[in-house]
Amino acid sequence: MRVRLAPSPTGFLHIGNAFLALIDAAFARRHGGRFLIRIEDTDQERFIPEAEAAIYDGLRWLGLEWDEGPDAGGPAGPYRQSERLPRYQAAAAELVGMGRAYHCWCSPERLDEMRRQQQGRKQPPKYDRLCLGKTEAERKALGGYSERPVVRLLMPTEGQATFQDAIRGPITFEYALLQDPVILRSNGFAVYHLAAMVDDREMGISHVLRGEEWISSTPIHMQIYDAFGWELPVIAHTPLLLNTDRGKISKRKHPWAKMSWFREEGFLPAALLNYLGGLVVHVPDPENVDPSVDRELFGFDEIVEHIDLQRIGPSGKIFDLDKLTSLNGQYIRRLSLGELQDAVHPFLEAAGLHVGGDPKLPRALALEHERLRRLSEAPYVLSFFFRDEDYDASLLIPKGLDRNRALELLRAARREIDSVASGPEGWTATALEASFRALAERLGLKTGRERGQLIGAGVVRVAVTGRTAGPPLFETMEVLGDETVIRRMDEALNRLLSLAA
RNA sequence: GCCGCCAUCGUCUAGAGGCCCAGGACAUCACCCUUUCAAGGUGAAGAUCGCGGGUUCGAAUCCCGCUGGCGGUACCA
Repeated sequence: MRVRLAPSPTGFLHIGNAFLALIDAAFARRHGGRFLIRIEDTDQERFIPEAEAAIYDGLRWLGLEWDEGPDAGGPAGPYRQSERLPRYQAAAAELVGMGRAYHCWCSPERLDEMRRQQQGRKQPPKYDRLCLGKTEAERKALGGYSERPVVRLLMPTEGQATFQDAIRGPITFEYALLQDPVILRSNGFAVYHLAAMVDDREMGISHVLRGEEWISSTPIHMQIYDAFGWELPVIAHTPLLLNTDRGKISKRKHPWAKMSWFREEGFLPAALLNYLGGLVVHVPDPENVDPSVDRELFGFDEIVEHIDLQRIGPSGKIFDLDKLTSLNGQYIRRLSLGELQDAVHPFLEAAGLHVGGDPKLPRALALEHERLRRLSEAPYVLSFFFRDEDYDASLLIPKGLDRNRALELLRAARREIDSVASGPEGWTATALEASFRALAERLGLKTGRERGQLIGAGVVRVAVTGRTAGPPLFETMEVLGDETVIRRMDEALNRLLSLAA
Protein backbone atom coordinates (compact mmCIF):
# COMPACT_ATOMS: atom_id res chain seq x y z
CA MET A 1 0.00 0.00 0.00
CA ARG A 2 1.32 3.41 -0.99
CA VAL A 3 -0.26 6.82 -0.43
CA ARG A 4 0.88 10.24 -1.45
CA LEU A 5 0.49 13.90 -0.59
CA ALA A 6 0.63 16.00 -3.73
CA PRO A 7 0.87 19.65 -2.77
CA SER A 8 1.57 22.40 -5.24
CA PRO A 9 4.18 24.87 -4.05
CA THR A 10 2.16 28.04 -4.34
CA GLY A 11 3.52 29.82 -1.30
CA PHE A 12 2.91 28.09 1.99
CA LEU A 13 1.53 24.92 3.55
CA HIS A 14 -2.24 25.21 3.74
CA ILE A 15 -3.81 23.83 6.89
CA GLY A 16 -6.00 21.65 4.67
CA ASN A 17 -2.90 20.02 3.24
CA ALA A 18 -1.57 19.41 6.71
CA PHE A 19 -4.89 17.76 7.56
CA LEU A 20 -4.59 15.53 4.49
CA ALA A 21 -0.98 14.75 5.32
CA LEU A 22 -2.04 13.55 8.75
CA ILE A 23 -4.63 11.26 7.19
CA ASP A 24 -2.09 9.99 4.66
CA ALA A 25 0.63 9.38 7.22
CA ALA A 26 -1.69 7.69 9.70
CA PHE A 27 -3.34 5.56 7.05
CA ALA A 28 -0.03 4.40 5.60
CA ARG A 29 1.29 3.56 9.04
CA ARG A 30 -1.91 1.76 9.95
CA HIS A 31 -1.47 -0.64 7.06
CA GLY A 32 2.29 -0.88 7.06
CA GLY A 33 2.48 1.06 3.81
CA ARG A 34 4.55 3.95 2.61
CA PHE A 35 3.75 7.65 2.56
CA LEU A 36 5.32 9.83 -0.09
CA ILE A 37 5.36 13.46 -1.07
CA ARG A 38 5.21 14.56 -4.66
CA ILE A 39 5.55 18.21 -5.55
CA GLU A 40 3.06 19.30 -8.19
CA ASP A 41 4.85 22.18 -9.84
CA THR A 42 3.61 21.91 -13.40
CA ASP A 43 2.00 25.33 -13.35
CA GLN A 44 5.08 27.46 -13.77
CA GLU A 45 3.19 30.71 -13.37
CA ARG A 46 2.15 29.92 -9.83
CA PHE A 47 5.42 28.37 -8.78
CA ILE A 48 7.15 29.93 -5.75
CA PRO A 49 10.60 28.53 -4.96
CA GLU A 50 10.57 28.89 -1.14
CA ALA A 51 7.21 27.17 -0.94
CA GLU A 52 8.62 23.68 -1.13
CA ALA A 53 10.73 24.19 1.99
CA ALA A 54 7.70 25.65 3.76
CA ILE A 55 5.81 22.43 3.08
CA TYR A 56 8.51 20.25 4.60
CA ASP A 57 9.00 22.58 7.57
CA GLY A 58 5.32 22.63 8.34
CA LEU A 59 4.88 18.88 8.16
CA ARG A 60 7.96 18.23 10.24
CA TRP A 61 6.83 20.71 12.86
CA LEU A 62 3.54 18.85 13.08
CA GLY A 63 5.55 15.73 13.71
CA LEU A 64 4.74 13.91 10.48
CA GLU A 65 7.26 11.80 8.61
CA TRP A 66 7.30 10.59 5.04
CA ASP A 67 9.14 7.73 3.45
CA GLU A 68 9.81 9.12 0.00
CA GLY A 69 9.90 12.58 -1.52
CA PRO A 70 12.10 15.14 -3.28
CA ASP A 71 14.11 15.65 -0.10
CA ALA A 72 13.95 12.09 1.20
CA GLY A 73 14.61 10.37 -2.12
CA GLY A 74 13.24 6.93 -2.91
CA PRO A 75 12.94 4.36 -5.67
CA ALA A 76 10.10 6.05 -7.56
CA GLY A 77 11.77 9.41 -8.13
CA PRO A 78 12.09 12.04 -9.24
CA TYR A 79 9.36 13.38 -6.98
CA ARG A 80 8.98 16.80 -8.56
CA GLN A 81 6.70 16.92 -11.55
CA SER A 82 8.84 19.55 -13.22
CA GLU A 83 11.52 16.86 -13.43
CA ARG A 84 9.19 14.33 -15.02
CA LEU A 85 7.96 16.32 -18.01
CA PRO A 86 9.04 13.87 -20.76
CA ARG A 87 6.89 11.13 -19.25
CA TYR A 88 3.78 13.24 -19.53
CA GLN A 89 4.53 14.21 -23.10
CA ALA A 90 5.08 10.56 -24.00
CA ALA A 91 1.83 9.60 -22.30
CA ALA A 92 -0.04 12.33 -24.16
CA ALA A 93 1.44 11.19 -27.47
CA GLU A 94 0.46 7.63 -26.70
CA LEU A 95 -3.10 8.65 -25.96
CA VAL A 96 -3.25 10.56 -29.24
CA GLY A 97 -1.86 7.50 -31.00
CA MET A 98 -4.59 5.35 -29.49
CA GLY A 99 -7.25 7.79 -30.59
CA ARG A 100 -8.13 8.55 -26.96
CA ALA A 101 -6.88 12.13 -27.22
CA TYR A 102 -6.45 14.72 -29.94
CA HIS A 103 -4.67 17.93 -30.79
CA CYS A 104 -6.59 21.14 -30.45
CA TRP A 105 -5.48 24.37 -32.07
CA CYS A 106 -8.32 26.53 -30.84
CA SER A 107 -7.12 29.91 -29.60
CA PRO A 108 -8.03 31.09 -26.11
CA GLU A 109 -10.05 33.83 -27.75
CA ARG A 110 -12.13 31.37 -29.72
CA LEU A 111 -12.73 29.27 -26.61
CA ASP A 112 -13.84 32.33 -24.67
CA GLU A 113 -16.19 33.33 -27.44
CA MET A 114 -17.59 29.82 -27.67
CA ARG A 115 -18.24 29.68 -23.95
CA ARG A 116 -19.89 33.08 -23.98
CA GLN A 117 -22.29 31.98 -26.69
CA GLN A 118 -23.08 28.74 -24.87
CA GLN A 119 -23.84 30.58 -21.70
CA GLY A 120 -26.01 33.02 -23.62
CA ARG A 121 -28.03 30.02 -24.79
CA LYS A 122 -28.06 28.73 -21.20
CA GLN A 123 -26.10 25.67 -22.20
CA PRO A 124 -23.38 24.20 -20.03
CA PRO A 125 -19.95 25.26 -21.32
CA LYS A 126 -18.48 22.41 -23.31
CA TYR A 127 -15.76 22.25 -25.93
CA ASP A 128 -17.39 21.85 -29.35
CA ARG A 129 -14.73 19.51 -30.76
CA LEU A 130 -14.00 21.70 -33.74
CA CYS A 131 -10.49 20.24 -33.93
CA LEU A 132 -11.46 16.61 -33.49
CA GLY A 133 -10.47 14.52 -36.53
CA LYS A 134 -8.88 17.43 -38.35
CA THR A 135 -5.31 17.80 -39.56
CA GLU A 136 -3.45 20.95 -38.68
CA ALA A 137 -3.90 22.27 -42.25
CA GLU A 138 -7.63 21.60 -42.23
CA ARG A 139 -8.02 23.30 -38.89
CA LYS A 140 -5.89 26.29 -39.80
CA ALA A 141 -8.30 27.19 -42.58
CA LEU A 142 -11.15 27.57 -40.08
CA GLY A 143 -9.86 30.53 -38.07
CA GLY A 144 -9.66 31.00 -34.30
CA TYR A 145 -6.45 29.10 -34.73
CA SER A 146 -3.30 29.21 -32.68
CA GLU A 147 0.11 27.90 -33.70
CA ARG A 148 0.87 25.60 -30.79
CA PRO A 149 -1.81 23.02 -30.02
CA VAL A 150 -2.91 21.55 -26.72
CA VAL A 151 -3.89 17.91 -26.28
CA ARG A 152 -7.43 17.12 -25.23
CA LEU A 153 -8.68 13.87 -23.80
CA LEU A 154 -11.52 12.35 -25.83
CA MET A 155 -14.32 11.65 -23.39
CA PRO A 156 -17.24 9.31 -24.10
CA THR A 157 -20.43 11.09 -25.13
CA GLU A 158 -22.87 8.71 -23.57
CA GLY A 159 -23.17 6.32 -20.66
CA GLN A 160 -22.12 6.78 -17.09
CA ALA A 161 -19.03 6.61 -14.98
CA THR A 162 -19.32 5.13 -11.50
CA PHE A 163 -16.61 4.68 -8.94
CA GLN A 164 -16.56 3.57 -5.34
CA ASP A 165 -15.39 6.32 -3.05
CA ALA A 166 -13.88 4.71 0.03
CA ILE A 167 -15.36 7.40 2.25
CA ARG A 168 -18.61 8.19 0.42
CA GLY A 169 -19.69 5.07 -1.43
CA PRO A 170 -20.67 4.95 -5.12
CA ILE A 171 -20.59 8.19 -7.11
CA THR A 172 -21.96 8.39 -10.64
CA PHE A 173 -21.47 10.87 -13.49
CA GLU A 174 -23.17 11.29 -16.86
CA TYR A 175 -20.59 11.37 -19.65
CA ALA A 176 -22.82 13.46 -21.88
CA LEU A 177 -22.36 16.37 -19.48
CA LEU A 178 -18.58 16.23 -19.47
CA GLN A 179 -16.27 17.96 -21.88
CA ASP A 180 -12.91 17.00 -23.37
CA PRO A 181 -10.38 18.40 -20.91
CA VAL A 182 -6.97 19.73 -21.85
CA ILE A 183 -4.32 17.32 -20.58
CA LEU A 184 -1.21 18.84 -22.18
CA ARG A 185 -0.75 22.60 -22.43
CA SER A 186 0.53 24.35 -25.53
CA ASN A 187 3.80 24.99 -23.70
CA GLY A 188 4.32 21.26 -23.33
CA PHE A 189 3.56 21.10 -19.59
CA ALA A 190 1.03 18.54 -18.52
CA VAL A 191 -2.12 19.52 -16.67
CA TYR A 192 -2.76 17.96 -13.26
CA HIS A 193 -5.14 15.36 -14.69
CA LEU A 194 -2.48 13.77 -16.85
CA ALA A 195 0.57 14.33 -14.69
CA ALA A 196 -0.99 13.04 -11.50
CA MET A 197 -2.38 9.91 -13.14
CA VAL A 198 0.92 9.05 -14.81
CA ASP A 199 2.78 9.63 -11.57
CA ASP A 200 0.32 7.78 -9.39
CA ARG A 201 0.69 4.83 -11.72
CA GLU A 202 4.46 4.95 -11.93
CA MET A 203 4.87 5.53 -8.23
CA GLY A 204 2.62 2.61 -7.44
CA ILE A 205 0.04 4.63 -5.53
CA SER A 206 -2.57 2.18 -4.29
CA HIS A 207 -4.80 4.58 -2.39
CA VAL A 208 -5.55 8.08 -3.61
CA LEU A 209 -6.66 10.22 -0.68
CA ARG A 210 -7.48 13.74 -1.75
CA GLY A 211 -9.78 16.63 -0.96
CA GLU A 212 -13.43 16.72 -1.84
CA GLU A 213 -12.82 19.36 -4.51
CA TRP A 214 -11.51 16.58 -6.76
CA ILE A 215 -14.68 14.53 -6.88
CA SER A 216 -15.96 16.00 -10.10
CA SER A 217 -12.76 15.43 -12.02
CA THR A 218 -12.63 11.75 -11.18
CA PRO A 219 -14.30 10.66 -14.45
CA ILE A 220 -11.42 12.29 -16.34
CA HIS A 221 -8.98 10.30 -14.33
CA MET A 222 -10.95 7.13 -14.88
CA GLN A 223 -10.78 7.68 -18.64
CA ILE A 224 -7.02 8.01 -18.53
CA TYR A 225 -6.70 4.83 -16.50
CA ASP A 226 -9.08 3.10 -18.86
CA ALA A 227 -7.23 4.18 -21.99
CA PHE A 228 -3.97 2.76 -20.67
CA GLY A 229 -5.66 -0.32 -19.31
CA TRP A 230 -4.54 0.44 -15.79
CA GLU A 231 -6.42 -0.70 -12.73
CA LEU A 232 -7.98 2.12 -10.76
CA PRO A 233 -6.51 2.70 -7.29
CA VAL A 234 -8.73 2.99 -4.23
CA ILE A 235 -10.04 6.55 -4.24
CA ALA A 236 -11.26 8.48 -1.22
CA HIS A 237 -12.31 12.13 -1.08
CA THR A 238 -11.76 13.61 2.34
CA PRO A 239 -13.97 16.27 3.90
CA LEU A 240 -12.94 19.89 3.51
CA LEU A 241 -11.78 22.06 6.36
CA LEU A 242 -14.16 25.00 6.55
CA ASN A 243 -14.15 28.38 8.16
CA THR A 244 -16.73 29.54 10.72
CA ASP A 245 -18.72 31.12 7.88
CA ARG A 246 -18.85 27.68 6.26
CA GLY A 247 -16.66 28.78 3.38
CA LYS A 248 -13.23 27.60 2.39
CA ILE A 249 -10.40 28.80 4.58
CA SER A 250 -8.71 31.44 2.46
CA LYS A 251 -5.29 32.94 2.89
CA ARG A 252 -6.57 36.47 2.43
CA LYS A 253 -9.37 36.42 4.97
CA HIS A 254 -8.10 33.85 7.44
CA PRO A 255 -4.51 33.88 8.64
CA TRP A 256 -4.88 30.34 9.96
CA ALA A 257 -5.03 29.10 6.39
CA LYS A 258 -1.26 28.96 6.73
CA MET A 259 0.04 26.13 8.85
CA SER A 260 2.86 28.37 10.05
CA TRP A 261 0.32 30.64 11.71
CA PHE A 262 -0.29 28.02 14.39
CA ARG A 263 3.36 27.91 15.31
CA GLU A 264 3.56 31.69 15.39
CA GLU A 265 0.49 31.95 17.59
CA GLY A 266 1.87 29.58 20.18
CA PHE A 267 0.02 26.38 19.48
CA LEU A 268 1.81 23.15 20.27
CA PRO A 269 2.09 20.74 17.37
CA ALA A 270 0.73 17.93 19.52
CA ALA A 271 -2.41 19.96 20.23
CA LEU A 272 -2.99 20.74 16.56
CA LEU A 273 -2.37 17.13 15.62
CA ASN A 274 -4.83 16.03 18.31
CA TYR A 275 -7.45 18.50 17.11
CA LEU A 276 -7.09 17.55 13.45
CA GLY A 277 -7.07 13.88 14.31
CA GLY A 278 -10.28 14.26 16.28
CA LEU A 279 -12.00 15.35 13.10
CA VAL A 280 -11.49 11.97 11.47
CA VAL A 281 -10.98 9.47 14.23
CA HIS A 282 -12.63 8.45 17.48
CA VAL A 283 -10.47 7.06 20.20
CA PRO A 284 -12.49 5.07 22.69
CA ASP A 285 -11.71 5.54 26.34
CA PRO A 286 -11.24 2.10 27.90
CA GLU A 287 -11.53 3.59 31.37
CA ASN A 288 -15.00 4.92 30.74
CA VAL A 289 -17.93 2.55 31.06
CA ASP A 290 -20.02 4.65 28.70
CA PRO A 291 -18.87 3.64 25.20
CA SER A 292 -20.14 6.89 23.69
CA VAL A 293 -17.56 8.86 25.64
CA ASP A 294 -14.36 9.10 23.65
CA ARG A 295 -10.92 10.08 24.76
CA GLU A 296 -10.25 13.71 24.04
CA LEU A 297 -6.48 13.66 24.37
CA PHE A 298 -4.54 11.39 22.06
CA GLY A 299 -1.53 11.40 19.80
CA PHE A 300 -0.41 10.10 16.44
CA ASP A 301 -0.20 6.49 17.60
CA GLU A 302 -3.84 6.45 18.63
CA ILE A 303 -4.84 8.11 15.36
CA VAL A 304 -2.96 5.38 13.50
CA GLU A 305 -4.64 2.71 15.58
CA HIS A 306 -8.15 3.96 14.88
CA ILE A 307 -8.08 5.49 11.43
CA ASP A 308 -10.57 3.90 9.05
CA LEU A 309 -11.65 5.51 5.79
CA GLN A 310 -15.15 4.13 6.05
CA ARG A 311 -15.59 5.81 9.40
CA ILE A 312 -14.46 9.25 8.37
CA GLY A 313 -17.47 11.55 8.36
CA PRO A 314 -17.85 12.98 4.84
CA SER A 315 -19.27 16.38 5.81
CA GLY A 316 -17.18 19.55 5.82
CA LYS A 317 -15.51 20.38 9.09
CA ILE A 318 -15.68 23.88 10.48
CA PHE A 319 -12.39 24.73 12.11
CA ASP A 320 -13.09 25.54 15.76
CA LEU A 321 -10.25 27.72 17.04
CA ASP A 322 -11.79 27.86 20.51
CA LYS A 323 -11.67 24.13 20.85
CA LEU A 324 -8.10 24.02 19.59
CA THR A 325 -7.18 26.70 22.08
CA SER A 326 -8.71 24.77 24.92
CA LEU A 327 -6.88 21.63 23.84
CA ASN A 328 -3.69 23.64 23.57
CA GLY A 329 -4.08 24.79 27.17
CA GLN A 330 -4.35 21.19 28.26
CA TYR A 331 -1.19 20.29 26.38
CA ILE A 332 0.65 23.26 27.85
CA ARG A 333 -0.33 22.17 31.33
CA ARG A 334 1.11 18.73 30.68
CA LEU A 335 4.51 20.18 29.82
CA SER A 336 7.25 20.05 32.41
CA LEU A 337 8.59 23.39 33.58
CA GLY A 338 11.74 22.86 31.55
CA GLU A 339 9.82 22.03 28.41
CA LEU A 340 7.59 25.02 28.91
CA GLN A 341 10.59 27.28 29.34
CA ASP A 342 12.07 26.04 26.06
CA ALA A 343 8.76 26.36 24.25
CA VAL A 344 8.19 29.88 25.47
CA HIS A 345 11.73 31.12 24.84
CA PRO A 346 11.36 32.23 21.21
CA PHE A 347 8.20 34.15 22.07
CA LEU A 348 9.92 36.02 24.87
CA GLU A 349 12.89 36.83 22.67
CA ALA A 350 10.63 38.06 19.88
CA ALA A 351 8.90 40.35 22.36
CA GLY A 352 12.20 41.80 23.53
CA LEU A 353 12.21 39.98 26.83
CA HIS A 354 15.76 38.64 26.91
CA VAL A 355 15.37 36.85 30.21
CA GLY A 356 16.50 33.36 29.31
CA GLY A 357 19.14 33.29 32.07
CA ASP A 358 17.16 35.16 34.68
CA PRO A 359 16.65 33.01 37.80
CA LYS A 360 13.23 34.58 38.22
CA LEU A 361 12.05 33.10 34.92
CA PRO A 362 11.35 29.51 36.06
CA ARG A 363 9.65 30.77 39.21
CA ALA A 364 7.47 33.23 37.31
CA LEU A 365 6.70 30.66 34.66
CA ALA A 366 5.63 28.16 37.30
CA LEU A 367 3.09 30.70 38.53
CA GLU A 368 1.72 31.33 35.03
CA HIS A 369 1.87 27.74 33.78
CA GLU A 370 -1.78 26.79 34.28
CA ARG A 371 -2.95 30.17 33.05
CA LEU A 372 -1.44 29.86 29.57
CA ARG A 373 -3.55 28.79 26.65
CA ARG A 374 -1.14 29.82 23.93
CA LEU A 375 2.62 30.18 24.18
CA SER A 376 2.25 33.57 22.55
CA GLU A 377 0.54 34.86 25.70
CA ALA A 378 3.75 34.34 27.66
CA PRO A 379 5.37 37.74 27.03
CA TYR A 380 2.30 39.55 28.29
CA VAL A 381 1.77 37.50 31.44
CA LEU A 382 5.48 37.43 32.26
CA SER A 383 6.69 40.91 31.39
CA PHE A 384 5.87 42.60 34.69
CA PHE A 385 8.12 40.17 36.49
CA PHE A 386 11.08 41.66 34.67
CA ARG A 387 10.33 45.31 34.06
CA ASP A 388 8.23 48.10 35.48
CA GLU A 389 5.31 48.70 33.22
CA ASP A 390 3.10 51.63 32.60
CA TYR A 391 -0.50 51.32 33.65
CA ASP A 392 -3.55 53.50 34.01
CA ALA A 393 -3.29 55.12 37.49
CA SER A 394 -7.06 55.03 37.90
CA LEU A 395 -6.76 51.24 38.23
CA LEU A 396 -5.28 51.93 41.65
CA ILE A 397 -8.75 52.87 42.82
CA PRO A 398 -10.78 49.65 42.82
CA LYS A 399 -14.48 49.69 42.20
CA GLY A 400 -16.43 50.86 45.22
CA LEU A 401 -13.55 52.87 46.71
CA ASP A 402 -12.57 56.51 46.44
CA ARG A 403 -9.07 57.89 46.09
CA ASN A 404 -8.55 58.59 49.76
CA ARG A 405 -9.57 55.15 50.85
CA ALA A 406 -7.29 53.61 48.20
CA LEU A 407 -4.47 55.78 49.48
CA GLU A 408 -5.15 54.68 53.00
CA LEU A 409 -5.05 51.00 52.06
CA LEU A 410 -1.90 51.41 50.03
CA ARG A 411 -0.07 53.27 52.83
CA ALA A 412 -1.02 50.60 55.31
CA ALA A 413 0.16 47.92 52.90
CA ARG A 414 3.39 49.81 52.33
CA ARG A 415 4.16 49.74 56.09
CA GLU A 416 3.32 46.04 56.17
CA ILE A 417 5.78 45.38 53.37
CA ASP A 418 8.54 47.09 55.30
CA SER A 419 7.95 45.01 58.37
CA VAL A 420 7.99 41.76 56.38
CA ALA A 421 11.12 42.78 54.49
CA SER A 422 12.96 43.34 57.72
CA GLY A 423 11.10 40.69 59.70
CA PRO A 424 12.49 37.46 61.16
CA GLU A 425 10.81 35.15 58.64
CA GLY A 426 12.26 36.90 55.64
CA TRP A 427 10.68 37.72 52.30
CA THR A 428 8.44 34.75 51.66
CA ALA A 429 4.93 34.29 50.40
CA THR A 430 3.90 32.69 53.68
CA ALA A 431 5.21 35.60 55.74
CA LEU A 432 3.54 38.09 53.41
CA GLU A 433 0.25 36.30 53.57
CA ALA A 434 0.25 36.07 57.36
CA SER A 435 1.13 39.70 57.60
CA PHE A 436 -1.57 40.84 55.21
CA ARG A 437 -4.17 38.70 56.94
CA ALA A 438 -3.44 40.49 60.15
CA LEU A 439 -3.56 43.80 58.33
CA ALA A 440 -6.97 43.07 56.83
CA GLU A 441 -8.11 42.22 60.34
CA ARG A 442 -6.87 45.54 61.72
CA LEU A 443 -8.37 47.53 58.85
CA GLY A 444 -11.72 45.89 59.50
CA LEU A 445 -11.94 44.30 56.06
CA LYS A 446 -14.37 41.55 56.78
CA THR A 447 -15.99 40.46 53.54
CA GLY A 448 -14.22 38.81 50.65
CA ARG A 449 -15.11 41.77 48.51
CA GLU A 450 -13.43 44.23 50.88
CA ARG A 451 -10.32 42.13 51.09
CA GLY A 452 -10.33 41.78 47.33
CA GLN A 453 -10.08 45.54 47.10
CA LEU A 454 -6.88 45.36 49.06
CA ILE A 455 -5.12 42.53 47.32
CA GLY A 456 -7.37 40.36 45.13
CA ALA A 457 -7.85 42.59 42.16
CA GLY A 458 -7.12 45.56 44.36
CA VAL A 459 -4.72 48.33 45.20
CA VAL A 460 -1.72 46.25 46.09
CA ARG A 461 -1.91 43.99 43.04
CA VAL A 462 -2.16 46.94 40.69
CA ALA A 463 0.62 48.78 42.48
CA VAL A 464 2.95 45.79 42.31
CA THR A 465 2.08 44.30 38.92
CA GLY A 466 0.24 47.01 37.02
CA ARG A 467 -2.52 44.49 36.38
CA THR A 468 -5.87 43.66 37.90
CA ALA A 469 -5.48 39.94 37.34
CA GLY A 470 -2.61 37.52 37.63
CA PRO A 471 -1.14 34.71 39.68
CA PRO A 472 -1.47 34.57 43.48
CA LEU A 473 -0.26 37.89 44.82
CA PHE A 474 2.01 36.81 47.67
CA GLU A 475 3.87 34.31 45.53
CA THR A 476 4.19 36.94 42.86
CA MET A 477 5.68 39.36 45.38
CA GLU A 478 8.07 36.71 46.61
CA VAL A 479 9.40 36.17 43.09
CA LEU A 480 9.57 39.89 42.44
CA GLY A 481 11.70 40.49 45.56
CA ASP A 482 11.30 43.11 48.26
CA GLU A 483 13.26 45.84 46.48
CA THR A 484 11.08 45.79 43.39
CA VAL A 485 7.89 45.57 45.38
CA ILE A 486 8.86 48.52 47.57
CA ARG A 487 9.92 50.60 44.59
CA ARG A 488 6.68 49.94 42.75
CA MET A 489 4.55 50.65 45.79
CA ASP A 490 6.24 53.98 46.36
CA GLU A 491 5.75 54.81 42.73
CA ALA A 492 2.07 53.87 43.00
CA LEU A 493 1.66 56.09 46.08
CA ASN A 494 3.05 59.03 44.14
CA ARG A 495 0.76 58.40 41.22
CA LEU A 496 -2.24 58.11 43.50
CA LEU A 497 -1.26 61.33 45.23
CA SER A 498 -1.00 63.21 41.96
CA LEU A 499 -4.45 62.04 40.89
CA ALA A 500 -7.10 64.70 41.41
CA ALA A 501 -9.04 63.98 44.58
C1' G B 1 -27.65 27.61 -14.93
C1' C B 2 -25.83 22.52 -15.07
C1' C B 3 -23.36 18.39 -12.43
C1' G B 4 -21.77 16.37 -7.85
C1' C B 5 -21.07 16.02 -2.53
C1' C B 6 -23.06 16.94 2.25
C1' A B 7 -26.96 17.64 6.26
C1' U B 8 -27.54 15.10 14.74
C1' C B 9 -27.18 20.88 20.32
C1' G B 10 -23.85 27.56 18.31
C1' U B 11 -19.21 24.26 16.79
C1' C B 12 -16.75 19.22 16.42
C1' U B 13 -18.96 14.81 16.98
C1' A B 14 -21.23 9.50 19.34
C1' G B 15 -24.83 6.80 16.65
C1' A B 16 -24.09 1.15 11.36
C1' G B 17 -33.19 -0.18 12.46
C1' G B 18 -35.11 -1.34 18.78
C1' C B 19 -29.76 -0.14 24.04
C1' C B 20 -31.65 7.21 22.01
C1' C B 21 -38.20 11.55 24.27
C1' A B 22 -30.33 11.17 21.48
C1' G B 23 -24.30 10.53 24.78
C1' G B 24 -19.43 13.40 24.98
C1' A B 25 -16.12 17.68 24.06
C1' C B 26 -15.52 23.14 23.11
C1' A B 27 -18.15 27.61 23.90
C1' U B 28 -22.19 29.78 27.35
C1' C B 29 -24.46 30.25 32.33
C1' A B 30 -24.74 29.06 37.70
C1' C B 31 -22.63 27.18 42.05
C1' C B 32 -18.24 25.20 44.85
C1' C B 33 -13.00 26.13 45.64
C1' U B 34 -10.40 30.92 45.72
C1' U B 35 -8.60 37.66 49.38
C1' U B 36 -7.86 38.59 41.69
C1' C B 37 -7.46 35.75 37.11
C1' A B 38 -6.94 30.97 35.86
C1' A B 39 -6.96 25.75 36.80
C1' G B 40 -10.07 22.09 39.14
C1' G B 41 -15.03 20.23 40.84
C1' U B 42 -20.48 20.09 40.47
C1' G B 43 -24.63 21.36 37.79
C1' A B 44 -27.83 23.92 34.10
C1' A B 45 -29.23 25.34 29.51
C1' G B 46 -28.81 23.83 24.57
C1' A B 47 -30.91 19.00 18.98
C1' U B 48 -39.33 17.80 17.74
C1' C B 49 -31.73 14.21 14.56
C1' G B 50 -32.90 20.45 7.95
C1' C B 51 -38.27 19.78 5.93
C1' G B 52 -41.97 16.41 3.73
C1' G B 53 -43.24 11.71 2.27
C1' G B 54 -42.52 6.50 2.30
C1' U B 55 -40.44 1.18 3.92
C1' U B 56 -40.93 -1.33 8.81
C1' C B 57 -44.25 -3.96 14.46
C1' G B 58 -40.30 -0.14 15.22
C1' A B 59 -36.16 4.99 11.77
C1' A B 60 -31.34 9.85 13.73
C1' U B 61 -30.10 5.25 11.20
C1' C B 62 -33.00 2.47 4.85
C1' C B 63 -35.61 4.78 0.17
C1' C B 64 -37.70 9.10 -2.56
C1' G B 65 -38.65 14.32 -3.05
C1' C B 66 -37.68 19.26 -1.37
C1' U B 67 -34.69 22.95 0.91
C1' G B 68 -30.10 24.70 2.38
C1' G B 69 -24.74 24.66 2.50
C1' C B 70 -20.43 23.47 -0.04
C1' G B 71 -17.53 21.85 -4.28
C1' G B 72 -16.82 21.60 -9.61
C1' U B 73 -17.98 23.58 -14.28
C1' A B 74 -9.88 26.73 -16.69
C1' C B 75 -4.14 25.75 -21.41
C1' C B 76 -5.27 26.25 -11.60
C1' A B 77 -4.41 22.46 -8.39
